[in-house]
Amino acid sequence: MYRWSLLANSYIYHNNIKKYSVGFSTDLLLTKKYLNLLLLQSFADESNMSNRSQHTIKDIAVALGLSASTVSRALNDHPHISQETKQRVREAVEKLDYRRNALAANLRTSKSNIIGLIVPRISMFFLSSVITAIQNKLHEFGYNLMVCQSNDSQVLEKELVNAMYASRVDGLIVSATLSTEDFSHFDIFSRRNIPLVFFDRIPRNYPAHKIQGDDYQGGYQTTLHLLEQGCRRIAFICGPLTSNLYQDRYAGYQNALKKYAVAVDEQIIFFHELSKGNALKDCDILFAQAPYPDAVFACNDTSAIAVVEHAKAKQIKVPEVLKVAGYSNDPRTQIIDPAITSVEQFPLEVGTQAAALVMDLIQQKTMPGRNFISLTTPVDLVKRTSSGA
Amino acid sequence: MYRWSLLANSYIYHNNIKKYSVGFSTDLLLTKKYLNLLLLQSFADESNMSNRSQHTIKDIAVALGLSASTVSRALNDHPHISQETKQRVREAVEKLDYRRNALAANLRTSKSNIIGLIVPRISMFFLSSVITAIQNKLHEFGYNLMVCQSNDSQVLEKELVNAMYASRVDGLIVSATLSTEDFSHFDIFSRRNIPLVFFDRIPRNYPAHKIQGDDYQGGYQTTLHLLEQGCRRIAFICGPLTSNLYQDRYAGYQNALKKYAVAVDEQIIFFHELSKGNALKDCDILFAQAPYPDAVFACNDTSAIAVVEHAKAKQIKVPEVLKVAGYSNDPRTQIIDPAITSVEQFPLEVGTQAAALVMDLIQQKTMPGRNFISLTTPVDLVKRTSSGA
DNA sequence: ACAGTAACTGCAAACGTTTGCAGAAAAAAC
DNA sequence: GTTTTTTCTGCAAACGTTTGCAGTTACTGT
Repeated sequence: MYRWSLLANSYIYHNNIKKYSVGFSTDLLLTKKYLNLLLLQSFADESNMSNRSQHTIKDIAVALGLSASTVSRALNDHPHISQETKQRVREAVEKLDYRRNALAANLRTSKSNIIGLIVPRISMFFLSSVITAIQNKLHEFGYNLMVCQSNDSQVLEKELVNAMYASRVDGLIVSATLSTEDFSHFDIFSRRNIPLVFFDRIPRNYPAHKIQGDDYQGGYQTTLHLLEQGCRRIAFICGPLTSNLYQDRYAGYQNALKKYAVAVDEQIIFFHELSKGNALKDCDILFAQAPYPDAVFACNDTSAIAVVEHAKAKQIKVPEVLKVAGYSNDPRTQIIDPAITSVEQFPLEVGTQAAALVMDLIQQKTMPGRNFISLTTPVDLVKRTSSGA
Repeated sequence: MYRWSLLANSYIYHNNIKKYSVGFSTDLLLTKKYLNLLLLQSFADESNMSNRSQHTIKDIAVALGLSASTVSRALNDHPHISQETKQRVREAVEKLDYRRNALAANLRTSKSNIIGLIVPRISMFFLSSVITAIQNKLHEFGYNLMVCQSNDSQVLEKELVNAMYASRVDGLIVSATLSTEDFSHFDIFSRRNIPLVFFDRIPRNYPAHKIQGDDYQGGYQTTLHLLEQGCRRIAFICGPLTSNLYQDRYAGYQNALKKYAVAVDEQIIFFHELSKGNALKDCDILFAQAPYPDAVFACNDTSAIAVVEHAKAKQIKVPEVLKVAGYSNDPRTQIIDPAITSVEQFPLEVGTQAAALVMDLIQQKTMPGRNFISLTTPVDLVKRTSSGA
């Protein structure tokens, strides 16, 4: 094998000399073709048997008597390369099982064809649906997605942002930690003008592109619905007000009450991380003594489900005595009995929009100066049995 | 700024000459320090104001009067570098806001610190839990995860494998498409000796490391449980037998029946993609005419849920008249009424194991010749109301 | 004063692509 | 037959790291 390589090199060198000074005679060409065939064969043999060396563009060039640049261009379908050459390169690639080294290409072009995505948890229904949509959309553009979860930890989030930058992702999509208030670790992306898009949990005062559900409407419509159903004492289980999500939903809740001239009663409003355990504690408080609430509006479905289960355990009839509403339209809300009224957020649309926006930004379609896009996606209240619908 | 750069270069050049021939005088050192300070300042200014150029290791070297190699070593905490130098480098990095270019480093070292993961769907509960576990484990080792979903399409899967290889991931974890029977697109990883681990949906006859739940036991125990509950006509809703999952569960089902000397009745066994729609169709067939089944064992929870809903709609009492069991212990099974008996697969353990295995393989801890590891993780039947427990 | 060792640091060559520029051959225009 | 244009290909320099090797100082012991 090694002999063949050597021969190849010297032959090709000879070739070039000839080429530049005298030109090919027909039988020289024939000889060349024959030799290349042999070469290809032996190269391929090697590639099948050993796993040591991966072939590079240069190997193809040598085997074909071309230069690396020509092979590169052929692979990228550059117009200046003849069809015949392209065909020969394709065949050699096939035979040698050549695989492009994206690392090298990315270094040279300083773009990675990868979009980064950071979410608090991958296993929440809303988020995993968004991810699906993002990935499918990106795939249309030939981009790959690198997903990381911050586990709702600020320090991990920061770490991940840096890792993403180190990998020179071409764009970053983020749903922030609930507690993130300092967004300066994203500065590197803004400064370098790398597309940065927040969705769902977005920063209030940080300049960036943002896509958010219409949480105000979600909170408003749901509360209004409960009011229309006759409820006047609507408990509210809310996430921490550090997050835009809960600020907006809370504002919606308040304004709906105001419309019906119902006073906001802080006694039946809870702010904390939204978990099953916390929701059950809230229920204990709410149903410890009269006056009992006639409805509970929880800001996620896990909490709403907990409320329904508490009610079942305590023989409180839903929806007759207590009406319940959740948020996000998790599949579980349709399965539980009674089915729970919830707010659909259209995760697939959100994901598609986020991905499309990043692609736009990369292709500079969208770039009106330093303006940042702020998109609000609609939500839809899905009325079910739990609210008496 | 440019002036300063030039000055820096020439000064440092001068420096070196001096250094190698005569050595430093004290005030030369002082001058040097002063200059470097100025340099650092101006470099930093530039980095704050403009976003054009990202600083490289070389910039730090120049600013500090060092060579790129020293800076590189300092950053990697190489033992030959003095503490003082490391400290100076750290400060300069801070000041210039230098960010490592992983692309370049990866090219040089030909490892990416990225593990690839290909799954059919990210939004299935089992899979998203596995992903979470994998990512957390990998993070302990300083590795990142690149997640892609094949949407259960073979061609997409193949495409993704190639993309992963192009990015030179250091390892690949895969849950294959339901229909994948030809696994040759994974050859590239085997040949190049890059850790390749299958989990959940694994290839039967393809040599690779495999982690699978104990699907035989899952099928066997569940069927046995239903038999013990008195059922003798147990319908079986199964996925396509191209997949190891369903082969094994089916075998378990059959053997349990055999133990109770119950004949396998093909009339009440269904093989097809497991979706809500298909399960409902099966129900229509099953309950079209007597003899009716006294139990349905569905190979995933979506189908089991569909069965329960069908029964509710048709006023068939579960579990009194019809017992139901599912597979995967999806959160929905605990919420629906009646709660559905299902098989817990311990996704977090599976994910952790998969990640740990890949890390082991990378660090060559595990490599007894050409032996492949085949791990079977235990499952656990969770008995709930739907089966009369 | 000198050899020997230890502690640092620098040189330069990689890693595998892409790409501006220039050059050769072939075709076209004069 | 010469010039111009077109079509194709090669040269060589990047991209930003890492690393074997060699070289320089400083320190140690004699």
